[in-house]
Amino acid sequence: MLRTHYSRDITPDDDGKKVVMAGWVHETRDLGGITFLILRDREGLVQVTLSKKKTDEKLFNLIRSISRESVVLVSGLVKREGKAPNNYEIIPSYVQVLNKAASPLPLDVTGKVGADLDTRLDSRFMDIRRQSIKAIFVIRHHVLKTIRTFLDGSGFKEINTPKIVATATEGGTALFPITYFEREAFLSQSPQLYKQIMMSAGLDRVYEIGPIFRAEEHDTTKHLNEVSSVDIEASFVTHKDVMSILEFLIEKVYSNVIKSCKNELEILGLQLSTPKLPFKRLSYEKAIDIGDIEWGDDLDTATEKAIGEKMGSHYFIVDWPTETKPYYTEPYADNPEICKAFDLMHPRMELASGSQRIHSHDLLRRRIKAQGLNPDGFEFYLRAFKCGMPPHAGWGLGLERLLMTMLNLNNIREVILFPRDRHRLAP
RNA sequence: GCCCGGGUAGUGUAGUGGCCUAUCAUGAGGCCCUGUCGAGGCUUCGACUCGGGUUCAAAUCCCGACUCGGGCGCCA
Repeated sequence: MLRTHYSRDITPDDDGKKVVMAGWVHETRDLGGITFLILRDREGLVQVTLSKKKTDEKLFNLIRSISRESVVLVSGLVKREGKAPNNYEIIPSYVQVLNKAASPLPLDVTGKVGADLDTRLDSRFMDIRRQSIKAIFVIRHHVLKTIRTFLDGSGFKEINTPKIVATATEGGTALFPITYFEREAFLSQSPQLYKQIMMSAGLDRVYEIGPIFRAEEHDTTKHLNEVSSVDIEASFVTHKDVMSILEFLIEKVYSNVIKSCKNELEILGLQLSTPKLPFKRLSYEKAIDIGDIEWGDDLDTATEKAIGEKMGSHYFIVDWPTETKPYYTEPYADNPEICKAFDLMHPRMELASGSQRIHSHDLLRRRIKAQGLNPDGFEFYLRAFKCGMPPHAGWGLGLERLLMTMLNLNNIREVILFPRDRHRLAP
């Protein structure tokens, strides 16, 4: 291990302590007789101070000449100093350049000059060196950690299902075809079928956090062709039960981010508050009244926006027309025109959708046919329904959308390291 | 895919026919400076996306390509 301390580990009370720090040269300020090197590591900045009189000439000249963003190791003593940022600085005895950075740099890391998103994404490694961008991904980590902890605590087992599949799972969206040896295959659009099969397998409660792929040529700030989906499926429960799991999860994610990411939220200039439970339930029928659309149509952007403004915070849209939802969604027995499906909405956009699933093999087969799909392609799935499939329900939540709405970012590309969209396949 | 708006040094910008051998900031090079914290001062370097056209004259106007952004659609 090269370093002994991160910048955050040191306080003025460490005065006199010998430390080894490692990171990037954020800036150097050469005042002639005194030179400051601002060293940046993952946790923040630390000032390394050299006085011309008191420093070995070789070391002094080395530090003055070192290029920005070079990677260095600094060994020295902590000194309590009121004039320094955070009231301490490092007086170096030894500095090693581990790797020199070329110049000019593709981006400014210090925040003095802006850059377009496109430019930033081309040099994402450099973009993420900026503290506000890094903060987003630290928060993303805490969100994922909270989701896992919460679902574990609610009796869920984490699973992994194939991303290379033979057939579409639910129709609707376009799939990316790939070559699988001598056969055609596709990238998975959803773990839906597999997580349902796990209900028949008796795993009772499962979740998966993984990539899903959509081959749609959309070109918007809230769509990507590869996104992370948080999917759950649970047996012996109703759609109402999984809705309440979902809203508790959202609440937990917000409250944990508020608790664990104070510094990151401050960097982003955000004052988060935890959404109030329970979220409002709005029927599809009432929802279309707010907009201007026909029964049976999906909500367009304008309607989504209008309803969002009226609701003001997270809400569910429930009881959708059966024809608008996938074949595995269970219709109400007393009114099969509508089904036990729900969407979780943030005022800005949809975050999740889920439902009570059909668990009767015969009904499921009929629904597949009714939606114009061929049940032969679903045999591996339908078999699980023949030999003891319990009633079950579940949902899928878009991780990036959760993040972008929580952090009030206007482009979904901001919350994913390397976005895949219609035009971008690298880096 | 449709509609609208862009593309000027490494980065972010100003400039909408001649005043452009193109503005400013940041950066990079050189010099000065012992408490900077967006350090400061002096100085140098570095750019009009590409192809065609109009015109005495094009960064500027027109056409096409490529590309970026916004809105919508597709999609969840």
